[in-house]
Amino acid sequence: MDHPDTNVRRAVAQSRREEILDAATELFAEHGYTECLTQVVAEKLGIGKGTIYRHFPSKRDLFLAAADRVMVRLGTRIEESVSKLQDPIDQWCEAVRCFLQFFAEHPEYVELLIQERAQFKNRSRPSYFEHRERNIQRWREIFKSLISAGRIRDIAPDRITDVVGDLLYGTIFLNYFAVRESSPEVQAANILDVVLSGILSQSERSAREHEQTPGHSGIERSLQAEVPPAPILDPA
Amino acid sequence: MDHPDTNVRRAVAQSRREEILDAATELFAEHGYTECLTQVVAEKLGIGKGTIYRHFPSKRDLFLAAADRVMVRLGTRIEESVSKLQDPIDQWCEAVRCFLQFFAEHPEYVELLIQERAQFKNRSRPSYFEHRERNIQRWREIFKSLISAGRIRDIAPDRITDVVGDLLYGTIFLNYFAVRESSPEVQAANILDVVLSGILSQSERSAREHEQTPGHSGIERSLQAEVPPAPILDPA
Amino acid sequence: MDHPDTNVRRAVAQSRREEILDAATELFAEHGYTECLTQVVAEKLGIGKGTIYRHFPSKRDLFLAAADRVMVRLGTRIEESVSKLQDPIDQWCEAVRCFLQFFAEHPEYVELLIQERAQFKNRSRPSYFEHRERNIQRWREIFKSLISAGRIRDIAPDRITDVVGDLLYGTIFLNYFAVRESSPEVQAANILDVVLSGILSQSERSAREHEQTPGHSGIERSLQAEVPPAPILDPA
Amino acid sequence: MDHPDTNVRRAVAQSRREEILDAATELFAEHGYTECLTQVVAEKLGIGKGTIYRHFPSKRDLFLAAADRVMVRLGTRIEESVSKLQDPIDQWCEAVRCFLQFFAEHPEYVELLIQERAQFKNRSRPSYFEHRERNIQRWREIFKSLISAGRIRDIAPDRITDVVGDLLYGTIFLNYFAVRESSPEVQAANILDVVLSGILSQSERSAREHEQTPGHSGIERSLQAEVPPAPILDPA
DNA sequence: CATGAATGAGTATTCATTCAT
DNA sequence: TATGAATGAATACTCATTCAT
Repeated sequence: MDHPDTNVRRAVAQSRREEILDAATELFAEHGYTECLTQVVAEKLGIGKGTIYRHFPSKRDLFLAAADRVMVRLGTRIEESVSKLQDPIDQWCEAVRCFLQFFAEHPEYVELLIQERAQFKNRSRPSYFEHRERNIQRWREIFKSLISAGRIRDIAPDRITDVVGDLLYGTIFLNYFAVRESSPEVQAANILDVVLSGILSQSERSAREHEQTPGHSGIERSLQAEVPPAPILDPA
Repeated sequence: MDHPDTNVRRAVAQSRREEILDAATELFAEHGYTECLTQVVAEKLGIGKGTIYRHFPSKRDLFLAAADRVMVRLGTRIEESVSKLQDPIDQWCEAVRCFLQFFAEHPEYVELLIQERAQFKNRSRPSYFEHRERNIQRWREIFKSLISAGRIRDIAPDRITDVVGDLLYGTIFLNYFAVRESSPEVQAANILDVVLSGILSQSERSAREHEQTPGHSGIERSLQAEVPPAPILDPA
Repeated sequence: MDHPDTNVRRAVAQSRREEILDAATELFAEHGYTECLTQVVAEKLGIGKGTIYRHFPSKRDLFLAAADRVMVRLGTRIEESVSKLQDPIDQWCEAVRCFLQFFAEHPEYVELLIQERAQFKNRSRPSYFEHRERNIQRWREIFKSLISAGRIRDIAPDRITDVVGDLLYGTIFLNYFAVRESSPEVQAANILDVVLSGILSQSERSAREHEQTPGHSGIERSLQAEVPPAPILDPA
Repeated sequence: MDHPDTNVRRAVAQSRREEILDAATELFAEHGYTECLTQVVAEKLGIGKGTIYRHFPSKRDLFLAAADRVMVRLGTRIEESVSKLQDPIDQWCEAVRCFLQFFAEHPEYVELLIQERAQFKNRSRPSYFEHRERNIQRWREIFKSLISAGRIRDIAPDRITDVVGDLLYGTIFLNYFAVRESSPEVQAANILDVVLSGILSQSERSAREHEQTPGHSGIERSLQAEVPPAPILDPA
């Protein structure tokens, strides 16, 4: 076993490391990777630049450690909340809520993920995807079972996880950019409502069940005339 | 009218400007904003650095012009396709397809949007949001009419546009990062299927119609035991 | 003899050359050599940059031609005024007045001389000194004769020309830098008064005629106590 | 008081700062402001470019600090010499000698003052004038007292200081440009002789005492014929 | 262990000059 | 002859990283 002093030293180092990551996370998010100077990180902590380099071999490593920590924390957070529930659909809904809640509480984490992508384009495994890979398979299994159980429509499970993953990813980014007023709870409810039930009315859905390609309704659609002309540009 | 020479000169300048933007778009996407040197852009075009500066006052302006051009092109593209259809739901489905198609054909445009956000965090109106603002209101009106017409469920129209916008935004980014195998057509079909019809089975949907909060099914859910335990981390 | 057309062309070229020098003189003086862009000179004249280069092989040559023209004009000006007078002392006094008048009317010429010295340190013959060399010898002869004639004290003539030359040079520069209120006529009168008659009173002058080194009065100087303590720094 | 280390560090920094100014002074004078590269200054000192920027925020500041230092040193030098003398005329003569001596020993300082004027035309207070302002008033008081005491002719004191200031300024510049053979002591003697006693002979001075404008003698001046015709250009 | 002075590779931008039209 | 689009050499300044103390 290690000498007790060694353990103490290790704990102190770990704690210092976390402090550095805290400051770095905030400043990288505030100024962006390039504009965030190591000098400023050191000043915020009241330590010397050299000390940072005793804990992280380079600015790049410091940044990536901060970004990775975000995803680890997200994982822990979701795990804690989800494990309290039994029903898989409930669990999944809770995971969606947690995910949105987490980034709503820490908008700077979103900035960190953007910076990671932009500055380290060629990093083999961006932390977001690293994290995603680790978890997606398990959710696919869940959806597969739910389909077998007849609780979810017969859609390829990976299609579901893709759509939902994309939706959540897009949501936190757009939340961050165009600060939106709705709370994460309301957002989660909206998303779950749409994804669970779809947006079509019962009648429209029935009408469509005899067509092949969604979105190509016949010209005979009765209500068409009452609808205003479509805008010409963005679908969203 | 201007002297003919002036018109010729203007046309030549405009064409040169477009050539520069073409090269810049490609190289900014390939190397990222910071790593893309003006020297390299000039070399790719076989012109001098100074010539670039005759057309754009700074590297920053060159980049932002390239990013803005992406969104203008997207707008034109969607406009052209959508205007051929009559039914509003068809139009909207077509817009979704176009959007995905556009970025699938030009993955480098996605990189440009990321770089814009990361490098120019504080730009008042990132081009993506500039574009979104211009179009979202019209889609909201459409959804409102469709709801009145009973073709879409009674959901607040801005909730629909938010969810769909987030979903599309997330999709193009995740497509870009984690190169996915499915074609934009298939992706569009998946997305439209989920958003139009939801993922719940008919029976689950009926069962839920008596509950308030989606995702909080009762413990008495019969099929629960057949479903495997939920993974602990990511909901997607 | 040349073809008439050639003469016309030559005259036009000469006139264009002068226009360019006019604009260049003003702009070099206003912005300094380095900050004065050839583009701006061309714009002021409403011509293309290339045209300037048809008349002057380089920016350097353009500048030096402008600087040289200043001294040629000064020479002409003094010559005209001086030749109207007969008495050599009158002529010299007139030359002093002319010199000051000239630079008072054209403060930008002073700037040109400064710029010439600063930017072309190693030019073999700065135009001011070129000009000075051409004329100093003649003034020395004059002073020599005036001394022989008993009208000027027996001081080495080149000492006189040095002192007066330095004084005039210093005057126009300090006039330019620290814009002073007195007119060139008054300044000339002051300078001539001091240089012709000295500043000592008759009594002090007599007292000093028995001493060797000017400025080392004996401790026995009677009025000394009434004079305030000397400032510690600048003699001027 | 500060921690000892802080004091030591401060002293080291001050000494390094002076070394940089020494090298910069020499090189700015040798090559001129524009041609003097920061890289070369660093090489001369055997240090990195970055170190220069740790002590001076920009090349401009480095230069201006060097120029200011010149005038501070001049002030100190004159103060030391002048304070040893009692008689005000002696003090003033000593100041003149010191001034000339100072710039004779450091011709590069003259170049620095020229560069300052040429490159930073619009600097609110060029160091030479800053220095002049600080001292001129005290010399004016001295001359005023000397006039009251009857030791100096009744000339407005500021006219004296202007003439002398201009003369000295012109002298150091012309010394620098047209390297002259006479020592600063001899130059000072010449200047003081002229300024204290004037150049006119006793007889000419008497003859002029009945005229108004110096330099406009009548045509009846007897010796005129013996004097050669005046040169046409420069009065100096 | 902690520090911060020293380093120097790296790059956007300018502008005198050229030359095809 | 006149033009002005194109050129590319030239250079101050930054900041991540090192290492002597």
